Amino acid sequence: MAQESPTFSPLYRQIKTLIVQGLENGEWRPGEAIPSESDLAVRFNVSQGTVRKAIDEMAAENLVVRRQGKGTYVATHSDPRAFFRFLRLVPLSGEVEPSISVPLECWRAKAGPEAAKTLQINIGEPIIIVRRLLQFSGKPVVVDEIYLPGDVFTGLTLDVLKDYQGSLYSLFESRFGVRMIHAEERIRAVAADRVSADLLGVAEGAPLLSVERVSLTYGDKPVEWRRGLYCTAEHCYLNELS
Amino acid sequence: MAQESPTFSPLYRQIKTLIVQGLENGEWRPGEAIPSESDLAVRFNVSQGTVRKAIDEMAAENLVVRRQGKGTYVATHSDPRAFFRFLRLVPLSGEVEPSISVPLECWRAKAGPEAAKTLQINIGEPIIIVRRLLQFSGKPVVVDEIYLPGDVFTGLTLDVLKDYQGSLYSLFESRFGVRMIHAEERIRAVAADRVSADLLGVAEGAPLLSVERVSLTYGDKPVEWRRGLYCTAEHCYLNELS
DNA sequence: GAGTGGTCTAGACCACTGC
DNA sequence: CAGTGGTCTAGACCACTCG
Repeated sequence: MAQESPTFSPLYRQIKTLIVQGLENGEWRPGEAIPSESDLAVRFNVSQGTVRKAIDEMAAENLVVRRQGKGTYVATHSDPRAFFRFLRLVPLSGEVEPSISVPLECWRAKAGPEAAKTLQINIGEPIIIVRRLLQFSGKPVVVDEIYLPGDVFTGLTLDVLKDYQGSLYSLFESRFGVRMIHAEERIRAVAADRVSADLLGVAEGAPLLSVERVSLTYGDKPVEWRRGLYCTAEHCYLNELS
Repeated sequence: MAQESPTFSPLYRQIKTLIVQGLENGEWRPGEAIPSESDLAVRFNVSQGTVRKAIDEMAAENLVVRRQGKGTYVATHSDPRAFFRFLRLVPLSGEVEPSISVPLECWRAKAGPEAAKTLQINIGEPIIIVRRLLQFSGKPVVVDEIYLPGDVFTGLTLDVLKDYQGSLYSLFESRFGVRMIHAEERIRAVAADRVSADLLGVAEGAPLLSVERVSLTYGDKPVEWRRGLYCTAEHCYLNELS
């Protein structure tokens, strides 16, 4: 017999979708607590265990953070613990150190075929391009070129970038309401071009890590495309396989 | 008041430990099914829900694979689905293609300070070093140098490697009972040395990805240290961030 | 239809936090 | 102490696989 319920979705997943919608709609903002499991159970008219399973999945996806005895909180990029979730660069030896972002340029352009395809917008639609440097203990280690859809990031200027203290994603979250929740990186080794070599203080042609990232927000909608060149003379990209 | 139970471990985690021990001891072998949840519940004298939660964690850690309606199976590197779990190399364009391992050398040596530290053995203990090439559609893309603790892999020779069809980890699992369940990779960009350049068919000094991996088995015991040089002219290292 | 994993419930109790 | 997440149980029922 044919499959009876091709679109079967368990109750806890429907509940999860509802709670995620609450996050999307801003019903609960980053850093805030969502209602308790029993409150949500009453609200959605299901058992507490079902709400729990929904939140379990959300916690596994880093959408939300549980704190025993306190509550469940909406994940935020302002949380220092989230800093190294997307930047997997660690020193070859020594302690993990915080990075400083140095914005270089910020200009507007129209999306070319590649940017349009990656950001899932139409060719010719406005985009914003940011170039910035990442420094560890004063030394430049990464140069990033970041492509953003212009309609979402209206008002983003070099001055805004320079004024902000904290990570880029933290700015995107608090200023533009855009939360990166997932990303895919493609890593290659390339030879440093003249400009990047100068910025990173290495010889032209030196090997660099090219890290191309597409960041997604709710519903797997792409909202950032960036290409970083990482100098791995004193740092390395750390990845856990499991 | 001071914390009352610093070593508190929930029941389901104790059950999990017991089941994992069954895997370690070979009570259930890779590819086989473990007993049903209700059987295990009876055996350990807990409720089925508690067994379920234990297995949930094991499934999340890829120790075990659930198949609805059939049972729960011990994960195996022979399963094609596990092939790309540790090799995150995909073509820049086109379909994912299977890789072929070409063993080049296999010799015995004594562990130096670095190998000893990484493999957590004593300096001077026997190790085995393997060099091999990885080819995609006939072209060499990766050259690996692999360090293994000699006492675990006794009997490993170049002929054994050449005779075996399938992945290295599949061989380690079936021939030596060693299961890699976790790994950590450190990625850098380096310039190709003369030998590697020749093997990979690139110019000396061409940028290559250096991927250093430590693989761990049960109890986070390191059992493999390898360094791979990846040519990323037509492939890239793909990584999901979440 | 029997057996397995997957879902859902209701209720009890434990561990942690903060007032 | 009240409120929150975390654990554990027992039982019912659903979805899937296979003989």
